[in-house]
Amino acid sequence: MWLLPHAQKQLTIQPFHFEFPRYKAIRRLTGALNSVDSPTIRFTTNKIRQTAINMASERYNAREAEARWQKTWDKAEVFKTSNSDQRPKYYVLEMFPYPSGRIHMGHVRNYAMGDVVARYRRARGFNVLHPMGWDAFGMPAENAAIQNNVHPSEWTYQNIAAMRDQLKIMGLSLDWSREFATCDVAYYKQQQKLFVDFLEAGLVYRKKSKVNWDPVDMTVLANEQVIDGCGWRSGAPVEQRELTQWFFNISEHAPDLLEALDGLDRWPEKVRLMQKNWIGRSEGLTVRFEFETTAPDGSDTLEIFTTRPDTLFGASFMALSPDHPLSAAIAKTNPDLTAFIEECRRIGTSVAAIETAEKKGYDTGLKVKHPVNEGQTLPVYVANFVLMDYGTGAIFGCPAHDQRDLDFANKYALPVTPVVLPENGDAASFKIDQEAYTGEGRIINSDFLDGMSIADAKETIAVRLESVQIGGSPQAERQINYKLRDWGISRQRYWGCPIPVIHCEACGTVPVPKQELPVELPNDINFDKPGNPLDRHPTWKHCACPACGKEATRETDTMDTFVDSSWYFTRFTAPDLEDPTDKNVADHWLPVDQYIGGIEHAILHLLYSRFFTRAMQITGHVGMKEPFKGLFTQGMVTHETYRDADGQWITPADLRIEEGSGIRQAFRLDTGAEVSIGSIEKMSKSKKNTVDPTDIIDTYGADTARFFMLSDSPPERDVIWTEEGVQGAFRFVQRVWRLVDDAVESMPPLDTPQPETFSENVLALRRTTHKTLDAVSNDLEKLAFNRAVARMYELVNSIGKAGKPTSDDGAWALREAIETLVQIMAPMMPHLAEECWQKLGQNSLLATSDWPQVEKDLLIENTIILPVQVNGKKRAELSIARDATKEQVEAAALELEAIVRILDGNAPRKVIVVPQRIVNVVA
RNA sequence: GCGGGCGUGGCGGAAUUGGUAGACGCAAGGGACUUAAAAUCCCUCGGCCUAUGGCUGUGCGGGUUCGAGUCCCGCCGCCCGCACCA
Repeated sequence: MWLLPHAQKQLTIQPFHFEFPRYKAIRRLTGALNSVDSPTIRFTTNKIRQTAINMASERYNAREAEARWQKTWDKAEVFKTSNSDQRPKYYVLEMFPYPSGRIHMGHVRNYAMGDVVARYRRARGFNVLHPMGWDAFGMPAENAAIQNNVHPSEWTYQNIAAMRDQLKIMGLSLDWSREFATCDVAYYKQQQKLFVDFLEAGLVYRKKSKVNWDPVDMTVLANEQVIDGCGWRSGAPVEQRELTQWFFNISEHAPDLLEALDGLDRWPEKVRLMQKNWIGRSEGLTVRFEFETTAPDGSDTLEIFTTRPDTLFGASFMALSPDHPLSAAIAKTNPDLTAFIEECRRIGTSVAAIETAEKKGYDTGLKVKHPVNEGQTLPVYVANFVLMDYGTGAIFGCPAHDQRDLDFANKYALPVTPVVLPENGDAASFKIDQEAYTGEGRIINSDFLDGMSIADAKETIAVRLESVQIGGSPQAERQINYKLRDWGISRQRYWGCPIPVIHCEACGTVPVPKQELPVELPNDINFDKPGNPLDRHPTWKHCACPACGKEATRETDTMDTFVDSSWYFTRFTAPDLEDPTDKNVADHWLPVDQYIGGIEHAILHLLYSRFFTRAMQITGHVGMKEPFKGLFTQGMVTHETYRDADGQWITPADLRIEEGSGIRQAFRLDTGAEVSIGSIEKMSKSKKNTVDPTDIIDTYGADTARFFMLSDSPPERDVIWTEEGVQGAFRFVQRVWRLVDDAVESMPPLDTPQPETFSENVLALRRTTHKTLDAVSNDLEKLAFNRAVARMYELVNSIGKAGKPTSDDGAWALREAIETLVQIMAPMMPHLAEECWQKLGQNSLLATSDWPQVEKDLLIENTIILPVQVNGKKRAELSIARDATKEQVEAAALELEAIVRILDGNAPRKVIVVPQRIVNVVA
């Protein structure tokens, strides 16, 4: 039986409380006494020894050692990074945390990985920048303010203090001197300067747009905060409102943001693909259809966008978005249409609504002429499935080859004419009923397009329509459309960066002059009413117009918090500067060489940052457009879930697990009642399957927690947090400690020169050492932490198997092996490594030491073992000189007893020798 | 619906990218030490068989190859992202 950490702490003595030397003395004594042949003495010594072991004092005292080394590093300022350093630079960054109150295991995993990279690169001779900060603006602080009557600022800074302490006990090699929070006035002041620059450069603009409006909380909600059409907090039905909002013109950069993805070759393919889909490029044609009679809004043509102009002959109707200007114009004099449009808006565009909503339309009575099919007219509908913000907000419907159009046509009894015939299809009998055909084929029923492929038909119809003039311009134009829309950054909230703009009746929108920045958030606010406290503050928004001096009002919206996180990595390069950046310094450090974070930011944060860096380049703040050269997305931390008989979630700390003969059962600690063990899920507060990092570090130490997070699971995949796994890591920590402790006695002094020769078995240990070093180096380069961990286990096993040295060269090789082990484990378990390093007699700090050198000669064996196959099945092994010729290998293989037996006197048909790999005998 | 990924022991996962499948860890079983427990150390651990050997085995079915977990074709299953995008 084992107990989960919380319970364990209550029931057992902490292993770290006892001093090592005391135990060592006892062990020496009992060792001597044990040799005496007397049952009484043996019994007594056993008692003494047990007591000593029970004191657990043999163990490495992580708690004491970790605090000590953290202090040492701190004092020596070994992680403080200078901007003027001759060594090559390396910028490693983990996505900065939101200060919610406590760190969670996801943070531990993220920062453990980043720290390994930082420490490894440092040892490899790079000048490493590894900073930390806080993504500190946002709604939770306001919610806390409302619920607990605490100022958002106070709540946030308290959380930051608590979380900083938690991070510090992890022993991360961070340059804390560069720390800042995005809610620091000094930071958002610079962000406001950037905003003003962007405004002048035309990168920001203001327009009316539809937003989700919560009428109870009186605020805009993000799409994610609208649940089943209601506000997530208030529960009130969300309204669609037209509000004037600030936008970044990210969509103008869509082509570049898309193309540049190809150059991000150190990004996960998956993330690049997600961004590609999000940007959503499609090539097509805008086509203008002539109305039979002029439309109510005075227009003579209706412009649509299509990617399938090849199906034009299959058109049977036109459809407008309910938000199309023409829809509104017709609705003015048409109450039925007004009602229909209202209904469409009510249903909204939530996921649930889209899945269940029927395709519906309203026939406006208008008709357009078919552009190429002489004499055909098409009815114009307003349809609920047409989006205003894509293409032109109007489409032509081709029911045979588009499922939505088919559903619509079936409902309103519109004609369905197939114009693409599948290969091997029969034109006479090909009918479309309930399922549209969207595949490849030959064009039919399409006059001059008949018989063409889809691609040829697209080109032909485009050329034809481009040559037709309507009202002085071509009827059709080729166009590239993007799904990416401009980034609306206005938030009707207090806890965000104020948008530095003043509204003046005479002068319009005037940016706050840079010398008057920052526009600071007022402190005297209250949350007793819903809505934006900035808006109802008695004095804050009233000011003089910077242009004319007359009375004016401040913008009371604040910026989306994604703006804050779109350039923090740049600010780290010069965190105290009185300008947003020092361009030279920023250009020195950027792009970030290795960025590490969760996949959940694959689109928003990473796309916004890419845009923002471009904007900063345009306004002269940085010299590049891509901020992150290498990106790594780590997996989540998961844990078993537990529920009691009532279905209540139970947290792991409140129960104990019993295990035996393959049966695992969980019981509540308080009542003893059995609890059912459920599926493995992402650690979350709602399922209570979280484990507190501080508990783990208290019990096992930071090195154990870090090491476990990096073991077993590949870093990009989810890792399952298990108590057994942590204990495995803890055992390894202790094992290394014992190994070093035992070995020190049989080691030569520090600067003993390397022996001239080594005996064969000593050489074997040296080979293992250098092979491990080589492999771990490669694994760390590729962030394959789990593989590196396995290699370290192997080396420890090998050193253990080698046993105590019996010769000088053996002793020397032992020191080499152990020093190497300590050095390669240092990035993962820095405290233990320093402790061992010191124990080995080293005076330097391992944190500032160089990575050991691989002796390439030792990677090559003189004698190798080749597997020998017969017909692809391994039958024997052949030990042979590495540089043996193919002929020699073949001859030796055929002489092997096992091979001779199998061949049974017959000559092999063929022998394949792959040098230094394998031998395959074809019988 | 569209796009992408993944299927290897009881479990997490290795496998030099076509060359000894199961490294390393976890769990389990056995043993040593101990009055006992804990800790530690040693052994076993894909399956089957007539067991110092042999057969079989990487989701299923085929193919290419001297040789396939890896490549190709066709299925099955799971996971993720996007989604009324014309």
